Amino acid sequence: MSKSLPLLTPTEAVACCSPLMKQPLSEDEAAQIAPLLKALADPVRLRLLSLVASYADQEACVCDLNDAFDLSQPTISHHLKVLHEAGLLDRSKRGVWVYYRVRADALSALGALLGGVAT
Amino acid sequence: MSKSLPLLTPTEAVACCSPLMKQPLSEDEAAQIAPLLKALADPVRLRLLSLVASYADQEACVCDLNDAFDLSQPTISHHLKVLHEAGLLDRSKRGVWVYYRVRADALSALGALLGGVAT
DNA sequence: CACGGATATAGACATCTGTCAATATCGATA
DNA sequence: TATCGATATTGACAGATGTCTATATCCGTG
Repeated sequence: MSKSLPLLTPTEAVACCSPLMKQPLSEDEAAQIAPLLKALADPVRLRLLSLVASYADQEACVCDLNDAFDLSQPTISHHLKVLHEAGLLDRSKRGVWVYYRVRADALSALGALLGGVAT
Repeated sequence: MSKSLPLLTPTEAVACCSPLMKQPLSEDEAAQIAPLLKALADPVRLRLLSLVASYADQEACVCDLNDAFDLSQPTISHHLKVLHEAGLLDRSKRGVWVYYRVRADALSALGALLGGVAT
């Protein structure tokens, strides 16, 4: 951890930047956005995210996700944590089970930033 | 390097996937897309890309890019190479100078994939 | 309250990544 | 062709990352 930036949700972090094609990002803007992309930039996490998104209400139980991969349970837990901490997945515990839900707003804000499409 | 996947441009790699929110990515699809995001997931490369995009014709000379960062010339060269090899920047040499141009199609395809917006 | 199952954390390890200094390459021109 | 300036490559190194095993935590149920 170096100098910390103001705490923003991914949506806020992205929304305050103009689309990539319009105007150079400042150092701070880039520092806000890179971690979001870093969280996405792993094949397992990409599949996790899209798998969660495919469930009803874009919400899935960890118990279902573990079985979909040929990886240990702690590894899946780790990847879910990365996505959660990046603000791309919401977490809610119901009884013994934990559910993760896609932050569609964050994803679409990111998508708009890359694509240059207006939000 | 592990098992190699068929060679696709970023635009092709992304276009053959449905938007993230619609349907889980296959292992191969995720393996195609993750490297694109990995190339983007660095603050310096994000700034480089957006800086190039801000030039006329979305094309910039390396000589201009070097001065915009407090990093060594080889480091900038390295980041440009990463973006180029990911298919996000085109490279062309004119005399002594090298120009990089943004692959807007690749970026907008990626953006559409994340945002779930139809291309 | 003790147990069992669901999930998370800790620690270890190999690999990948970003950076730099040093050096190579390439092309224009004197 | 000798040189110089622009860009790339190489090699080194510290720190980040993905994975595992082992273990901890949390909660419902008997």
